[in-house]
Amino acid sequence: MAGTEISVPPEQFTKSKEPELITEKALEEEEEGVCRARAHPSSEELEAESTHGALQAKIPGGELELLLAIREEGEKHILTLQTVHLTSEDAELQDLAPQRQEEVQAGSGLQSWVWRGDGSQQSPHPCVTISIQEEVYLLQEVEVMQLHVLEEKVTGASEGSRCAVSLAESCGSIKEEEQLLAEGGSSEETEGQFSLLEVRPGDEGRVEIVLTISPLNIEKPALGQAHAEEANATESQKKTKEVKRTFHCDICTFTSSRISSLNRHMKTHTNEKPYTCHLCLKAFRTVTILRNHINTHTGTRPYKCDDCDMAFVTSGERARHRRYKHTHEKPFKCSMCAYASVEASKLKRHIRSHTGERPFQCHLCSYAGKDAYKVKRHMRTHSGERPYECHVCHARFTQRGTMKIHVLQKHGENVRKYQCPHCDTVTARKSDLRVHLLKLHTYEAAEMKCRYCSAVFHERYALIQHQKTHKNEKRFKCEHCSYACKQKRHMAVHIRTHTGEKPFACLSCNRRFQQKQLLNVHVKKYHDTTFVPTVYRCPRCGKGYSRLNNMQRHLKKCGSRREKPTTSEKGRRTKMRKPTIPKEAAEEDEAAAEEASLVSGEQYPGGLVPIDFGEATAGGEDPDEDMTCEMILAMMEK
DNA sequence: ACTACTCTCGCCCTCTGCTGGATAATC
DNA sequence: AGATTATCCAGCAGAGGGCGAGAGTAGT
Repeated sequence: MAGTEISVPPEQFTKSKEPELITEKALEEEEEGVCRARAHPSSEELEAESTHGALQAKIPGGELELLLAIREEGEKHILTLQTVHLTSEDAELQDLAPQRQEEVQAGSGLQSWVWRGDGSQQSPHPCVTISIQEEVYLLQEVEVMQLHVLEEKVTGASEGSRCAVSLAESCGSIKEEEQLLAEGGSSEETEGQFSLLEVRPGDEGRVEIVLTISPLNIEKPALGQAHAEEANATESQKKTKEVKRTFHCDICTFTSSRISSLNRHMKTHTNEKPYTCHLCLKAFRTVTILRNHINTHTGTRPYKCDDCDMAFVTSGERARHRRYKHTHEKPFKCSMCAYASVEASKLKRHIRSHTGERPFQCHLCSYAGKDAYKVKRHMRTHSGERPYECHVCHARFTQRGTMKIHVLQKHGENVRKYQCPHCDTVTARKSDLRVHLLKLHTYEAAEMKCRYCSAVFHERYALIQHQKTHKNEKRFKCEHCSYACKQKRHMAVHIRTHTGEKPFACLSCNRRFQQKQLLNVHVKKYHDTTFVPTVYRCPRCGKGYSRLNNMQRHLKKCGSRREKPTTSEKGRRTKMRKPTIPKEAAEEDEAAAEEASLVSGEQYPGGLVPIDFGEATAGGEDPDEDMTCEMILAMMEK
């Protein structure tokens, strides 16, 4: 049969994920000197005790059950593992050999074990998993994360995964020890890793194994000294030793079946780096690393990609490159979304976007990033660093991407634009188009009224477009005549021609005018001593007139044919208007009307003078809508 | 001990989207 | 002239791709 694994769902190992809890509990009890026997509890009791430092796990849908409790006897911590119990309903067991099934059903499912941990706080991560692999049941200390992996492998456990292989290998020694257990013997690991005291039948056909966790006052070997497990005392233990040795690092959790591996590993704790690069004097632990390093100096990249020009120092780099660029094989798949990645680290990073975990904290503010680079990039906001410079205008930027967009949009050609699908608006950035759509093309539940009419809209863009249609129409119509204009103030002036109202009075002589412009002209002529009136002179005889039309009439009588105006004069004429005054104004005050033609004291070619709009032009209004011009033209039309 | 291999961490990159200040256009 | 609004633009962060290189593993 193919290897079958059943792993305990990690959520059922809550206690095992809190190793401090168990250990502290044990310590606490030790301090109290109270021995709480948990060696032979009933299932119910154990279940209840699981909240007090014992550990219990069940396989959903089946009867696989693991109970683990810790108690103290003197200086010893007793770890009790109480059997695994499986029923035939468990689908995962369908492939088991009949004999094994019987055994399982008989409740003797706990076939082997490995427990490691000294019971002190220096072993902070004891947790237990159980699997079925080639008819061997295994309890092994694993990391919480591994538990999760193991659980995932339940569904596809038939394939020999890496994890499964390692477990199976571990089972070799376990089987041997299992035999010892069956004989009722005991083995004891030195250095306080673990000890086996006894195996005895439990209730209801279960097997109970009692392990002793050694005293806390374990004497640690000196730093850097390899620590190999060795059985001692009993022959059975020696027998176990002959089967397989495990070499443990005393500084970390590293274990290996080979002393050479452990010795090599120990160098990682000593910073011993005997291999030095002759080019940069950098030191390395192994000659292989040094050789790869030297290749980076020499540019030696022996592993060339078959599909492109890339070459790499190691075959692993090439293989990874091919996954990224050519095969697109992504073995690491997210269980929560469709994301898959080439590398496990990428999946790990991706998972943080689901969990919200931010392990990388900025030491200057509350920001925390999901990876180290985010924090590094973020630090520029504190330092003010702007490493990226525009090669054209030398503007500096905090991120390369920002600089690239700047160069593209400020100095680039054929820059891509983003066209709004609903109007003519074009934006340089997609994000700005989004803002545009949000502000102008989003449906608003509240009605938006036109300021000029009763029309209502639910989209801001439609409202604006509609209001523009009001812009050029002469919305203000005179009640007394056909006059119409665009601006309300123009209409107010016009209305005076019907009412006869003259609101502008001369302070010097009390004469009154309908328009301020007329008052200004009056003041200049009669009350301003510095005022020099415009004189229209006949180009033939030089005779001067205060009014243009009078001079033109004279010109005809003068007998001379009038010269054609020059091109430059034509141009000027298009820009200048005759200083015509409204007919109504001329009628009300002939003198003022004549004076209006003499606004400026300067002489202009062709007898033209610029219009003095006075205050009428103030305010920056559109010249086409200027009050005086429009009024004058309208009045002349009349 | 050597070697090939995998795993893992870290770095840098691009692309993307959001935000808010500056500026221009409009009223 | 001032208020309002639309657009421009840089700053900033999220997410993910790709690679360099050291550490660890296992076969010979």
